[in-house]
Amino acid sequence: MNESGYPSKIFLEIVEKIKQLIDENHLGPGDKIPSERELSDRLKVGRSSVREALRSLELLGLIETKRGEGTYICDFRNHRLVEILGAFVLQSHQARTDLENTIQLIETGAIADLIRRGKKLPAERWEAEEAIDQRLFFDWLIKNTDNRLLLKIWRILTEYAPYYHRPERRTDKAVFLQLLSCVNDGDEAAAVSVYKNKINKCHTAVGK
Amino acid sequence: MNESGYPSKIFLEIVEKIKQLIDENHLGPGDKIPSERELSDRLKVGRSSVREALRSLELLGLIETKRGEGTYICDFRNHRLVEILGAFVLQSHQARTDLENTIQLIETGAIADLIRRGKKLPAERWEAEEAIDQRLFFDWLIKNTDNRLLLKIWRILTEYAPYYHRPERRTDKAVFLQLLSCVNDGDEAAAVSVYKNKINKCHTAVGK
DNA sequence: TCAGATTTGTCCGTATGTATA
DNA sequence: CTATACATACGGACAAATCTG
Repeated sequence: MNESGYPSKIFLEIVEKIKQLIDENHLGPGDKIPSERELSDRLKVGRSSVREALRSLELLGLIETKRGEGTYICDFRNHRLVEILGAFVLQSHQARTDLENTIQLIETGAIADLIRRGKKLPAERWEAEEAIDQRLFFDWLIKNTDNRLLLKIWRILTEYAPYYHRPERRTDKAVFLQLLSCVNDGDEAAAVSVYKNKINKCHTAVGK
Repeated sequence: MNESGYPSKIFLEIVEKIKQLIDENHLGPGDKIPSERELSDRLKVGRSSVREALRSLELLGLIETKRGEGTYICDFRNHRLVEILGAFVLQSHQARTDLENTIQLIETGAIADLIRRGKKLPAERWEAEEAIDQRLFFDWLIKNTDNRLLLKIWRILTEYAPYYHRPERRTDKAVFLQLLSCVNDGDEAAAVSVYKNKINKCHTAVGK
């Protein structure tokens, strides 16, 4: 059933065709793609096969289907690969220490990245707060790196980290403000030190 | 159609159910999952909906279906993901820079982690080599952190990075040995400097 | 070798909910 | 309100591949 290309499955070919269609017509987020029946007719395949292809892309967050309306292209940056993969890869047997170390690595990496790029972080938002939730804080901090992929990965990892699921687990406002101050001063060593010694002190022993 | 949970779409619920099924029965790569008709009966949904769910997972490379045999759980080394997301997501320039920055962050993070834990990296393996492949080198380096999750994430990410897919892209043995020497001396600043300036020089401008 | 059962692959028909003109 | 277009979901039918006895 396959002369040269790999995809001997109809629905994979349809995925390819849809990709081509998006390419050739320069379609972007929000644009509508042909209806299931039209694709079915144009490509000479059954509607079920078209649906299988569309569903696959929908699960990935690449398209969005609305009943009674049609199928639309999503912003590809909102793809759900990390979430899906996380759900299947991370599920159970994941070593806690690996998880915590990785989260820690991302957080320190994000801090370093912000500093090296000279990005300033306004502290106003947190000064008003009485108690600061660590997860909210780092979500905001990593969001400031403008790296959505990194943010996605961090979010899915912290989903699975029990450490981050205790309610109100950290409230010491001063430490966070100190961290921000180091970042804004461009002092990477100090920032990492504050992070290691004050914020995630309990984790530093884990590595060994 | 939706009492409490979000997924008001049947095929998404089926994806969830399949995930649960894998979890609860401790199924792993190579194991078989129930046939489409059995799932259809057990979950009280149409076979078409089951197929939509299975296809979505198949596109992701999480399962594999063989005509006349059945459906099996895959190992995640099957890279169908690369082609799919590579084609869609990486069309965006922002997505590419996010990817490169994230890989870079993990690599520098791994280096820092090794140094902080005082881990020594034997250079013998690489001294014998004439040309060093960067991907193999960092695979080995990250493996030395003993963080398998981090390694897994890094591997998936580099699968997507075109940067890592040029054959024999980097051959300067001296630079890698210099990096190892810094790591073994425990000089984090020097190690990061070597990494940034010598190995991934072309990427440092990307952040801004 | 052969026959029958099982399973996926593909398509079709039908009914229904929803949005739009 | 009606008609049309679209997605949602179900189930039937047959083909093709595989396995079993």
